[in-house]
Amino acid sequence: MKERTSTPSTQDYLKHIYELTQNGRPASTNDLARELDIKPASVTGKIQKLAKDKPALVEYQKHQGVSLTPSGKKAALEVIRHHRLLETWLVQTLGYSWDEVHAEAERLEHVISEDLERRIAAALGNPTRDPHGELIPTDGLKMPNEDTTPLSALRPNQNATIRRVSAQDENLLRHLNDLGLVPGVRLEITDFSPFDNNLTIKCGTQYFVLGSNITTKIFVEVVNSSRR
Amino acid sequence: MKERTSTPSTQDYLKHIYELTQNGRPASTNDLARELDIKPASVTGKIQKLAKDKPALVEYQKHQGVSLTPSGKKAALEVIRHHRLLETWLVQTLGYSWDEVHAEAERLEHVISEDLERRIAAALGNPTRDPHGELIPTDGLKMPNEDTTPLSALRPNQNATIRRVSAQDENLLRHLNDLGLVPGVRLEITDFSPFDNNLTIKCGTQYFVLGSNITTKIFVEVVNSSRR
DNA sequence: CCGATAATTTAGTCTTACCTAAATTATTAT
DNA sequence: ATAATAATTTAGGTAAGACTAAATTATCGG
Repeated sequence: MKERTSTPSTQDYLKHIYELTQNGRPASTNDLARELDIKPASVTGKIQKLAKDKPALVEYQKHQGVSLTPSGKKAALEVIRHHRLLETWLVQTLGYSWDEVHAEAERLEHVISEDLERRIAAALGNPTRDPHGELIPTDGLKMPNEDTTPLSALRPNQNATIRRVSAQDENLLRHLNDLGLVPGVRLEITDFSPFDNNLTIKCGTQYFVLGSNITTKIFVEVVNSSRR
Repeated sequence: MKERTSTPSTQDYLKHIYELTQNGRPASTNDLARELDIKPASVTGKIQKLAKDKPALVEYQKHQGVSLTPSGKKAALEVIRHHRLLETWLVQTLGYSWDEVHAEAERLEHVISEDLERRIAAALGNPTRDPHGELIPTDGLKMPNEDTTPLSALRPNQNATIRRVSAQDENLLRHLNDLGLVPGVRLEITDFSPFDNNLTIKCGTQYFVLGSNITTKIFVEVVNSSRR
Protein backbone atom coordinates (compact mmCIF):
# COMPACT_ATOMS: atom_id res chain seq x y z
CA MET A 1 0.00 0.00 0.00
CA LYS A 2 1.51 3.28 -1.07
CA GLU A 3 0.30 6.32 0.76
CA ARG A 4 -2.79 7.16 2.61
CA THR A 5 -5.09 10.07 1.89
CA SER A 6 -7.80 9.18 4.34
CA THR A 7 -8.32 6.80 7.20
CA PRO A 8 -8.53 3.08 6.36
CA SER A 9 -12.07 1.73 6.36
CA THR A 10 -13.20 -1.40 8.13
CA GLN A 11 -13.37 -3.01 4.69
CA ASP A 12 -9.69 -2.21 4.18
CA TYR A 13 -8.86 -3.92 7.45
CA LEU A 14 -10.86 -7.00 6.55
CA LYS A 15 -9.45 -7.26 3.05
CA HIS A 16 -5.87 -7.14 4.28
CA ILE A 17 -6.52 -9.52 7.14
CA TYR A 18 -7.94 -11.92 4.59
CA GLU A 19 -4.83 -11.73 2.44
CA LEU A 20 -2.35 -11.95 5.32
CA THR A 21 -4.22 -14.88 6.73
CA GLN A 22 -4.03 -16.99 3.59
CA ASN A 23 -0.98 -18.78 4.98
CA GLY A 24 -3.14 -20.29 7.71
CA ARG A 25 -1.81 -18.21 10.56
CA PRO A 26 -3.37 -15.11 12.14
CA ALA A 27 -2.14 -11.73 10.90
CA SER A 28 0.22 -9.74 13.06
CA THR A 29 -0.47 -6.19 14.15
CA ASN A 30 2.76 -5.10 12.54
CA ASP A 31 2.08 -6.62 9.14
CA LEU A 32 -1.40 -5.16 9.07
CA ALA A 33 -0.04 -1.76 10.02
CA ARG A 34 2.46 -1.92 7.18
CA GLU A 35 -0.23 -2.86 4.66
CA LEU A 36 -2.57 -0.14 5.82
CA ASP A 37 0.20 2.41 6.14
CA ILE A 38 -0.67 3.38 9.69
CA LYS A 39 1.07 2.75 13.00
CA PRO A 40 0.79 -0.60 14.83
CA ALA A 41 -0.74 1.05 17.88
CA SER A 42 -3.61 2.33 15.77
CA VAL A 43 -4.23 -1.14 14.42
CA THR A 44 -4.51 -2.54 17.92
CA GLY A 45 -7.21 -0.04 18.78
CA LYS A 46 -9.30 -0.67 15.72
CA ILE A 47 -8.89 -4.44 15.93
CA GLN A 48 -10.07 -4.50 19.52
CA LYS A 49 -13.18 -2.66 18.44
CA LEU A 50 -13.86 -4.98 15.52
CA ALA A 51 -13.43 -7.95 17.82
CA LYS A 52 -16.03 -6.86 20.33
CA ASP A 53 -18.57 -5.52 17.83
CA LYS A 54 -21.64 -7.65 17.33
CA PRO A 55 -21.46 -9.51 15.14
CA ALA A 56 -17.70 -9.72 15.64
CA LEU A 57 -15.84 -9.45 12.36
CA VAL A 58 -12.49 -10.60 13.67
CA GLU A 59 -11.14 -12.97 16.25
CA TYR A 60 -8.41 -11.58 18.38
CA GLN A 61 -6.25 -12.46 21.32
CA LYS A 62 -3.54 -10.25 22.65
CA HIS A 63 -0.14 -10.93 21.12
CA GLN A 64 -1.62 -13.74 19.03
CA GLY A 65 -2.70 -11.81 15.96
CA VAL A 66 -6.02 -11.38 14.19
CA SER A 67 -8.12 -13.64 12.01
CA LEU A 68 -11.56 -13.36 10.46
CA THR A 69 -14.78 -14.73 11.87
CA PRO A 70 -17.23 -16.18 9.35
CA SER A 71 -19.01 -12.84 8.99
CA GLY A 72 -15.70 -11.04 8.67
CA LYS A 73 -14.68 -13.43 5.93
CA LYS A 74 -17.94 -12.84 4.08
CA ALA A 75 -17.40 -9.10 4.24
CA ALA A 76 -13.83 -9.53 3.01
CA LEU A 77 -14.86 -11.70 0.09
CA GLU A 78 -17.51 -9.15 -0.81
CA VAL A 79 -14.88 -6.43 -1.16
CA ILE A 80 -12.53 -8.72 -3.03
CA ARG A 81 -15.32 -9.66 -5.42
CA HIS A 82 -16.02 -6.00 -5.99
CA HIS A 83 -12.37 -5.27 -6.60
CA ARG A 84 -11.83 -8.03 -9.08
CA LEU A 85 -15.03 -7.44 -10.99
CA LEU A 86 -14.17 -3.77 -11.24
CA GLU A 87 -10.69 -4.50 -12.53
CA THR A 88 -12.17 -6.81 -15.12
CA TRP A 89 -14.70 -4.21 -16.11
CA LEU A 90 -12.12 -1.44 -16.43
CA VAL A 91 -9.96 -3.60 -18.65
CA GLN A 92 -12.68 -5.09 -20.79
CA THR A 93 -14.93 -2.13 -21.40
CA LEU A 94 -12.73 0.94 -21.03
CA GLY A 95 -9.45 -0.19 -22.47
CA TYR A 96 -7.36 -0.03 -19.33
CA SER A 97 -4.29 -2.25 -19.26
CA TRP A 98 -3.80 -4.65 -16.36
CA ASP A 99 -1.17 -2.46 -14.74
CA GLU A 100 -3.42 0.62 -14.55
CA VAL A 101 -6.52 -0.72 -12.85
CA HIS A 102 -5.53 -1.37 -9.27
CA ALA A 103 -5.79 2.09 -7.72
CA GLU A 104 -9.08 2.89 -9.41
CA ALA A 105 -10.68 -0.39 -8.32
CA GLU A 106 -9.34 0.17 -4.82
CA ARG A 107 -11.50 3.27 -4.47
CA LEU A 108 -14.58 2.03 -6.29
CA GLU A 109 -14.74 -1.30 -4.46
CA HIS A 110 -16.07 0.35 -1.30
CA VAL A 111 -18.99 2.21 -2.81
CA ILE A 112 -20.68 0.02 -5.39
CA SER A 113 -24.01 -1.54 -4.48
CA GLU A 114 -24.84 -5.22 -4.68
CA ASP A 115 -27.13 -4.37 -7.53
CA LEU A 116 -24.37 -2.69 -9.51
CA GLU A 117 -22.01 -5.53 -8.66
CA ARG A 118 -24.40 -8.04 -10.17
CA ARG A 119 -25.07 -5.94 -13.23
CA ILE A 120 -21.38 -5.58 -13.92
CA ALA A 121 -20.85 -9.31 -13.41
CA ALA A 122 -23.72 -10.10 -15.76
CA ALA A 123 -22.53 -7.65 -18.41
CA LEU A 124 -19.12 -9.33 -18.32
CA GLY A 125 -20.61 -12.81 -18.53
CA ASN A 126 -20.00 -13.68 -14.87
CA PRO A 127 -16.23 -14.01 -15.19
CA THR A 128 -14.35 -16.27 -12.80
CA ARG A 129 -10.99 -14.53 -13.03
CA ASP A 130 -9.84 -10.93 -13.14
CA PRO A 131 -7.24 -9.56 -15.60
CA HIS A 132 -4.39 -10.83 -13.43
CA GLY A 133 -5.88 -14.29 -13.31
CA GLU A 134 -7.00 -13.93 -9.71
CA LEU A 135 -10.14 -15.85 -8.89
CA ILE A 136 -13.30 -13.83 -8.40
CA PRO A 137 -15.41 -14.95 -5.40
CA THR A 138 -18.84 -16.11 -6.49
CA ASP A 139 -22.09 -14.25 -6.01
CA GLY A 140 -22.61 -16.47 -2.97
CA LEU A 141 -19.22 -15.36 -1.66
CA LYS A 142 -17.39 -18.64 -2.01
CA MET A 143 -13.79 -18.43 -3.13
CA PRO A 144 -13.27 -21.06 -5.84
CA ASN A 145 -10.45 -23.55 -5.36
CA GLU A 146 -7.34 -23.44 -7.42
CA ASP A 147 -4.36 -25.71 -7.67
CA THR A 148 -1.36 -23.62 -8.59
CA THR A 149 2.29 -23.43 -7.60
CA PRO A 150 4.59 -20.45 -7.59
CA LEU A 151 6.85 -20.51 -10.61
CA SER A 152 9.77 -20.35 -8.17
CA ALA A 153 9.06 -23.94 -7.11
CA LEU A 154 9.63 -25.37 -10.59
CA ARG A 155 12.86 -26.92 -11.84
CA PRO A 156 14.42 -27.59 -15.26
CA ASN A 157 12.38 -29.70 -17.67
CA GLN A 158 9.08 -28.93 -16.06
CA ASN A 159 6.33 -27.44 -18.21
CA ALA A 160 3.57 -25.19 -16.94
CA THR A 161 0.81 -22.78 -17.84
CA ILE A 162 0.61 -19.35 -16.18
CA ARG A 163 -2.63 -19.04 -14.22
CA ARG A 164 -2.23 -15.80 -12.29
CA VAL A 165 0.19 -13.01 -11.49
CA SER A 166 -0.12 -11.77 -7.92
CA ALA A 167 1.30 -8.29 -8.01
CA GLN A 168 0.06 -4.75 -8.03
CA ASP A 169 3.26 -2.89 -8.82
CA GLU A 170 2.56 -1.05 -12.05
CA ASN A 171 6.09 -1.25 -13.37
CA LEU A 172 6.38 -4.95 -12.74
CA LEU A 173 3.03 -5.65 -14.34
CA ARG A 174 3.81 -3.54 -17.39
CA HIS A 175 7.11 -5.33 -17.74
CA LEU A 176 5.54 -8.78 -17.57
CA ASN A 177 2.90 -7.71 -20.04
CA ASP A 178 5.60 -6.54 -22.43
CA LEU A 179 7.35 -9.91 -22.09
CA GLY A 180 4.10 -11.73 -22.72
CA LEU A 181 4.15 -13.43 -19.33
CA VAL A 182 0.41 -13.34 -18.81
CA PRO A 183 -2.25 -15.87 -17.77
CA GLY A 184 -2.76 -18.67 -20.27
CA VAL A 185 0.78 -18.66 -21.56
CA ARG A 186 2.77 -21.90 -21.69
CA LEU A 187 6.37 -22.11 -20.56
CA GLU A 188 9.18 -24.56 -19.88
CA ILE A 189 11.96 -24.35 -17.30
CA THR A 190 15.34 -24.68 -18.94
CA ASP A 191 17.71 -23.74 -16.15
CA PHE A 192 17.95 -23.08 -12.43
CA SER A 193 20.70 -21.32 -10.53
CA PRO A 194 20.86 -22.43 -6.88
CA PHE A 195 23.11 -19.46 -6.14
CA ASP A 196 20.58 -16.69 -6.72
CA ASN A 197 17.47 -18.80 -7.36
CA ASN A 198 17.17 -17.44 -10.88
CA LEU A 199 15.11 -19.50 -13.28
CA THR A 200 15.58 -19.55 -17.01
CA ILE A 201 12.38 -20.22 -18.87
CA LYS A 202 11.51 -20.80 -22.48
CA CYS A 203 8.32 -19.17 -23.55
CA GLY A 204 7.36 -19.56 -27.18
CA THR A 205 10.63 -18.85 -28.96
CA GLN A 206 12.04 -16.62 -26.26
CA TYR A 207 14.17 -17.31 -23.21
CA PHE A 208 13.95 -15.24 -20.02
CA VAL A 209 15.99 -15.31 -16.85
CA LEU A 210 13.73 -14.44 -13.93
CA GLY A 211 14.70 -13.58 -10.36
CA SER A 212 12.72 -14.66 -7.34
CA ASN A 213 11.18 -11.20 -7.07
CA ILE A 214 9.25 -12.28 -10.16
CA THR A 215 9.02 -16.07 -9.91
CA THR A 216 7.32 -15.96 -6.52
CA LYS A 217 4.54 -13.82 -7.96
CA ILE A 218 3.69 -15.92 -10.99
CA PHE A 219 1.49 -18.90 -10.17
CA VAL A 220 1.33 -21.77 -12.61
CA GLU A 221 -0.37 -25.05 -13.24
CA VAL A 222 2.20 -27.73 -13.83
CA VAL A 223 1.81 -29.82 -16.95
CA ASN A 224 2.86 -33.38 -16.31
CA SER A 225 4.81 -34.12 -19.43
CA SER A 226 8.48 -34.78 -20.10
CA ARG A 227 8.29 -36.86 -16.93
CA ARG A 228 9.07 -40.39 -17.95
CA MET B 1 -31.53 14.03 0.47
CA LYS B 2 -32.85 10.92 2.20
CA GLU B 3 -30.79 9.63 5.03
CA ARG B 4 -27.20 9.84 5.94
CA THR B 5 -24.91 6.89 6.57
CA SER B 6 -21.68 8.81 6.84
CA THR B 7 -20.57 12.38 7.23
CA PRO B 8 -21.07 14.68 4.21
CA SER B 9 -17.89 15.35 2.27
CA THR B 10 -16.66 18.74 1.19
CA GLN B 11 -17.76 17.77 -2.31
CA ASP B 12 -21.29 17.25 -1.02
CA TYR B 13 -21.28 20.73 0.48
CA LEU B 14 -20.03 22.30 -2.75
CA LYS B 15 -22.46 20.43 -4.94
CA HIS B 16 -25.45 21.51 -2.87
CA ILE B 17 -24.25 25.08 -2.56
CA TYR B 18 -23.98 25.11 -6.33
CA GLU B 19 -27.56 23.96 -6.74
CA LEU B 20 -29.04 26.22 -4.07
CA THR B 21 -27.18 29.15 -5.52
CA GLN B 22 -28.59 28.80 -9.01
CA ASN B 23 -31.26 31.38 -8.21
CA GLY B 24 -28.56 34.04 -7.89
CA ARG B 25 -28.70 34.40 -4.13
CA PRO B 26 -26.37 32.86 -1.54
CA ALA B 27 -27.47 29.62 0.09
CA SER B 28 -28.77 29.70 3.64
CA THR B 29 -27.33 27.62 6.43
CA ASN B 30 -30.74 26.11 6.99
CA ASP B 31 -31.37 25.05 3.42
CA LEU B 32 -27.93 23.52 3.20
CA ALA B 33 -28.50 21.65 6.45
CA ARG B 34 -31.76 20.24 5.11
CA GLU B 35 -30.11 19.08 1.88
CA LEU B 36 -27.21 17.48 3.70
CA ASP B 37 -29.40 16.04 6.41
CA ILE B 38 -27.35 17.43 9.27
CA LYS B 39 -28.06 20.20 11.75
CA PRO B 40 -27.65 23.88 10.83
CA ALA B 41 -25.07 24.39 13.57
CA SER B 42 -22.85 21.77 11.96
CA VAL B 43 -23.11 23.50 8.62
CA THR B 44 -21.94 26.78 10.13
CA GLY B 45 -18.82 25.12 11.48
CA LYS B 46 -17.88 23.43 8.23
CA ILE B 47 -18.66 26.49 6.13
CA GLN B 48 -16.45 28.68 8.28
CA LYS B 49 -13.61 26.27 7.70
CA LEU B 50 -14.16 26.10 3.94
CA ALA B 51 -14.24 29.89 3.82
CA LYS B 52 -10.87 30.36 5.45
CA ASP B 53 -9.08 27.47 3.75
CA LYS B 54 -6.61 28.45 1.09
CA PRO B 55 -7.70 28.51 -1.59
CA ALA B 56 -11.12 29.39 -0.19
CA LEU B 57 -13.84 27.29 -1.75
CA VAL B 58 -16.74 29.37 -0.50
CA GLU B 59 -17.51 32.98 0.26
CA TYR B 60 -19.26 33.55 3.51
CA GLN B 61 -20.50 36.32 5.77
CA LYS B 62 -22.38 35.73 8.97
CA HIS B 63 -26.12 35.62 8.50
CA GLN B 64 -25.73 36.36 4.79
CA GLY B 65 -25.42 32.81 3.45
CA VAL B 66 -22.75 31.01 1.42
CA SER B 67 -21.73 31.14 -2.20
CA LEU B 68 -18.94 29.54 -4.20
CA THR B 69 -15.64 31.13 -5.11
CA PRO B 70 -14.28 30.39 -8.59
CA SER B 71 -12.30 27.40 -7.28
CA GLY B 72 -15.29 26.19 -5.32
CA LYS B 73 -17.39 26.39 -8.44
CA LYS B 74 -14.82 24.40 -10.39
CA ALA B 75 -14.84 21.70 -7.76
CA ALA B 76 -18.63 21.64 -7.77
CA LEU B 77 -18.83 21.32 -11.54
CA GLU B 78 -16.30 18.52 -11.38
CA VAL B 79 -18.55 16.50 -9.07
CA ILE B 80 -21.63 17.32 -11.10
CA ARG B 81 -19.86 16.21 -14.27
CA HIS B 82 -18.94 12.96 -12.55
CA HIS B 83 -22.48 12.44 -11.37
CA ARG B 84 -24.11 13.04 -14.72
CA LEU B 85 -21.60 11.01 -16.68
CA LEU B 86 -22.06 8.14 -14.26
CA GLU B 87 -25.83 8.27 -14.54
CA THR B 88 -25.51 8.23 -18.31
CA TRP B 89 -23.12 5.32 -18.14
CA LEU B 90 -25.34 3.31 -15.79
CA VAL B 91 -28.32 3.79 -18.06
CA GLN B 92 -26.61 3.26 -21.36
CA THR B 93 -24.32 0.35 -20.60
CA LEU B 94 -25.92 -1.49 -17.69
CA GLY B 95 -29.61 -1.16 -18.42
CA TYR B 96 -30.58 0.95 -15.43
CA SER B 97 -33.72 3.06 -15.84
CA TRP B 98 -33.53 6.79 -15.17
CA ASP B 99 -35.25 6.46 -11.82
CA GLU B 100 -32.72 3.96 -10.45
CA VAL B 101 -29.43 5.69 -11.05
CA HIS B 102 -29.31 8.58 -8.64
CA ALA B 103 -28.18 6.92 -5.43
CA GLU B 104 -25.51 4.84 -7.13
CA ALA B 105 -24.05 7.83 -8.95
CA GLU B 106 -24.15 9.79 -5.71
CA ARG B 107 -21.66 7.40 -4.17
CA LEU B 108 -19.45 6.83 -7.20
CA GLU B 109 -19.11 10.51 -8.09
CA HIS B 110 -16.67 11.11 -5.23
CA VAL B 111 -14.17 8.41 -6.02
CA ILE B 112 -13.64 8.23 -9.77
CA SER B 113 -10.39 9.63 -11.16
CA GLU B 114 -10.12 12.20 -13.91
CA ASP B 115 -8.76 9.46 -16.07
CA LEU B 116 -11.78 7.25 -15.54
CA GLU B 117 -14.07 10.23 -16.02
CA ARG B 118 -12.58 10.91 -19.42
CA ARG B 119 -12.66 7.28 -20.46
CA ILE B 120 -16.31 6.99 -19.56
CA ALA B 121 -17.08 10.22 -21.41
CA ALA B 122 -15.21 8.99 -24.47
CA ALA B 123 -16.87 5.59 -24.40
CA LEU B 124 -20.26 7.31 -24.36
CA GLY B 125 -19.31 9.66 -27.18
CA ASN B 126 -18.87 12.72 -24.94
CA PRO B 127 -22.56 13.19 -24.21
CA THR B 128 -23.84 16.67 -23.36
CA ARG B 129 -26.89 15.60 -21.38
CA ASP B 130 -27.58 12.92 -18.80
CA PRO B 131 -30.64 10.60 -18.85
CA HIS B 132 -32.80 13.27 -17.23
CA GLY B 133 -31.77 15.80 -19.82
CA GLU B 134 -29.54 17.70 -17.40
CA LEU B 135 -26.55 19.33 -19.04
CA ILE B 136 -23.18 17.73 -18.39
CA PRO B 137 -20.40 20.24 -17.65
CA THR B 138 -17.64 20.06 -20.25
CA ASP B 139 -14.19 18.57 -19.75
CA GLY B 140 -13.02 22.16 -19.17
CA LEU B 141 -15.70 22.51 -16.47
CA LYS B 142 -17.92 24.99 -18.22
CA MET B 143 -21.63 24.53 -17.76
CA PRO B 144 -23.29 24.87 -21.19
CA ASN B 145 -26.10 27.39 -21.54
CA GLU B 146 -29.63 26.36 -21.96
CA ASP B 147 -32.80 28.29 -22.64
CA THR B 148 -35.65 26.46 -20.99
CA THR B 149 -38.74 27.39 -19.01
CA PRO B 150 -40.52 25.38 -16.38
CA LEU B 151 -43.63 23.79 -17.82
CA SER B 152 -45.57 25.56 -15.06
CA ALA B 153 -44.99 28.89 -16.83
CA LEU B 154 -46.81 27.86 -20.01
CA ARG B 155 -50.42 28.65 -20.84
CA PRO B 156 -53.04 27.18 -23.20
CA ASN B 157 -52.16 27.04 -26.88
CA GLN B 158 -48.43 27.06 -26.30
CA ASN B 159 -46.36 24.23 -27.74
CA ALA B 160 -43.10 22.98 -26.30
CA THR B 161 -40.50 20.23 -26.28
CA ILE B 162 -39.38 18.64 -23.02
CA ARG B 163 -35.67 19.24 -22.45
CA ARG B 164 -35.06 18.06 -18.91
CA VAL B 165 -36.76 16.72 -15.82
CA SER B 166 -35.19 18.00 -12.62
CA ALA B 167 -36.15 15.46 -10.01
CA GLN B 168 -34.56 12.59 -8.15
CA ASP B 169 -37.59 11.06 -6.53
CA GLU B 170 -37.75 7.51 -7.83
CA ASN B 171 -41.53 7.23 -7.79
CA LEU B 172 -42.05 10.50 -9.59
CA LEU B 173 -39.47 9.63 -12.23
CA ARG B 174 -40.91 6.19 -12.80
CA HIS B 175 -44.34 7.72 -13.13
CA LEU B 176 -43.22 10.27 -15.70
CA ASN B 177 -41.38 7.57 -17.60
CA ASP B 178 -44.53 5.48 -17.69
CA LEU B 179 -46.47 8.46 -19.03
CA GLY B 180 -43.84 9.08 -21.67
CA LEU B 181 -43.00 12.54 -20.34
CA VAL B 182 -39.30 12.38 -21.09
CA PRO B 183 -36.78 14.64 -22.82
CA GLY B 184 -37.42 15.12 -26.53
CA VAL B 185 -41.16 14.71 -26.29
CA ARG B 186 -43.44 17.34 -27.81
CA LEU B 187 -46.52 18.67 -26.03
CA GLU B 188 -49.23 21.31 -26.18
CA ILE B 189 -50.99 23.11 -23.35
CA THR B 190 -54.72 22.73 -23.62
CA ASP B 191 -55.98 24.06 -20.33
CA PHE B 192 -54.91 25.93 -17.20
CA SER B 193 -56.70 26.11 -13.87
CA PRO B 194 -55.82 29.28 -11.94
CA PHE B 195 -57.34 27.73 -8.83
CA ASP B 196 -54.83 24.94 -8.28
CA ASN B 197 -52.36 25.79 -11.06
CA ASN B 198 -53.04 22.50 -12.78
CA LEU B 199 -52.12 22.31 -16.44
CA THR B 200 -53.75 20.04 -18.95
CA ILE B 201 -51.42 19.01 -21.71
CA LYS B 202 -51.81 17.07 -24.89
CA CYS B 203 -48.95 14.76 -25.62
CA GLY B 204 -49.25 12.63 -28.72
CA THR B 205 -52.80 11.35 -28.51
CA GLN B 206 -53.01 11.51 -24.73
CA TYR B 207 -54.12 14.24 -22.35
CA PHE B 208 -52.67 14.66 -18.87
CA VAL B 209 -53.59 16.95 -16.02
CA LEU B 210 -50.44 17.87 -14.13
CA GLY B 211 -50.12 19.59 -10.76
CA SER B 212 -47.42 22.10 -9.94
CA ASN B 213 -45.48 19.44 -8.04
CA ILE B 214 -44.77 18.07 -11.52
CA THR B 215 -44.92 21.08 -13.82
CA THR B 216 -42.23 22.97 -11.92
CA LYS B 217 -39.82 20.10 -12.47
CA ILE B 218 -40.23 19.67 -16.19
CA PHE B 219 -38.26 22.21 -18.21
CA VAL B 220 -39.22 22.82 -21.79
CA GLU B 221 -38.21 24.74 -24.87
CA VAL B 222 -41.15 26.72 -26.16
CA VAL B 223 -41.99 26.29 -29.82
CA ASN B 224 -43.23 29.55 -31.29
CA SER B 225 -46.12 28.36 -33.37
CA SER B 226 -49.88 28.82 -33.07
CA ARG B 227 -49.11 32.42 -32.23
CA ARG B 228 -50.76 34.54 -34.86
C1' DC C 1 17.96 -20.08 31.82
C1' DC C 2 18.63 -15.32 30.86
C1' DG C 3 19.49 -11.08 28.89
C1' DA C 4 18.96 -8.52 24.49
C1' DT C 5 15.95 -7.31 21.04
C1' DA C 6 11.73 -7.20 18.68
C1' DA C 7 6.77 -7.02 18.70
C1' DT C 8 2.72 -5.53 20.84
C1' DT C 9 -0.27 -3.03 23.87
C1' DT C 10 -1.55 0.79 26.95
C1' DA C 11 -2.06 5.51 28.09
C1' DG C 12 -2.73 9.87 26.87
C1' DT C 13 -3.11 13.62 23.14
C1' DC C 14 -4.98 15.62 18.98
C1' DT C 15 -8.16 16.56 15.17
C1' DT C 16 -12.41 16.36 12.81
C1' DA C 17 -16.99 16.85 12.58
C1' DC C 18 -21.10 15.72 14.41
C1' DC C 19 -24.60 16.92 18.23
C1' DT C 20 -27.65 19.91 21.74
C1' DA C 21 -28.70 23.96 24.13
C1' DA C 22 -28.22 28.66 24.75
C1' DA C 23 -27.35 33.15 22.89
C1' DT C 24 -27.69 36.20 19.27
C1' DT C 25 -29.41 38.35 15.04
C1' DA C 26 -32.97 38.97 11.43
C1' DT C 27 -37.64 39.16 9.87
C1' DT C 28 -42.52 39.80 10.14
C1' DA C 29 -46.99 41.16 11.79
C1' DT C 30 -49.50 44.21 14.35
C1' DA D 1 -41.72 50.72 16.40
C1' DT D 2 -41.83 46.69 18.75
C1' DA D 3 -42.97 42.13 20.17
C1' DA D 4 -43.09 37.55 18.54
C1' DT D 5 -41.00 34.28 15.77
C1' DA D 6 -37.59 32.34 12.84
C1' DA D 7 -32.89 31.76 11.45
C1' DT D 8 -28.24 31.58 12.64
C1' DT D 9 -24.18 31.30 15.43
C1' DT D 10 -21.60 30.15 19.63
C1' DA D 11 -20.27 27.17 23.29
C1' DG D 12 -19.53 22.97 25.04
C1' DG D 13 -19.83 17.85 24.66
C1' DT D 14 -18.96 13.31 22.40
C1' DA D 15 -17.04 9.72 19.42
C1' DA D 16 -13.71 7.99 16.00
C1' DG D 17 -9.58 7.08 14.92
C1' DA D 18 -5.20 8.60 14.05
C1' DC D 19 -0.55 9.70 16.64
C1' DT D 20 3.69 9.27 20.21
C1' DA D 21 5.91 7.53 24.08
C1' DA D 22 6.13 4.38 27.63
C1' DA D 23 5.21 -0.12 29.40
C1' DT D 24 4.68 -4.77 28.66
C1' DT D 25 5.18 -9.32 26.60
C1' DA D 26 7.51 -12.65 23.32
C1' DT D 27 11.31 -14.62 21.12
C1' DC D 28 15.96 -16.03 20.37
C1' DG D 29 20.99 -16.84 20.82
C1' DG D 30 24.33 -18.25 23.84
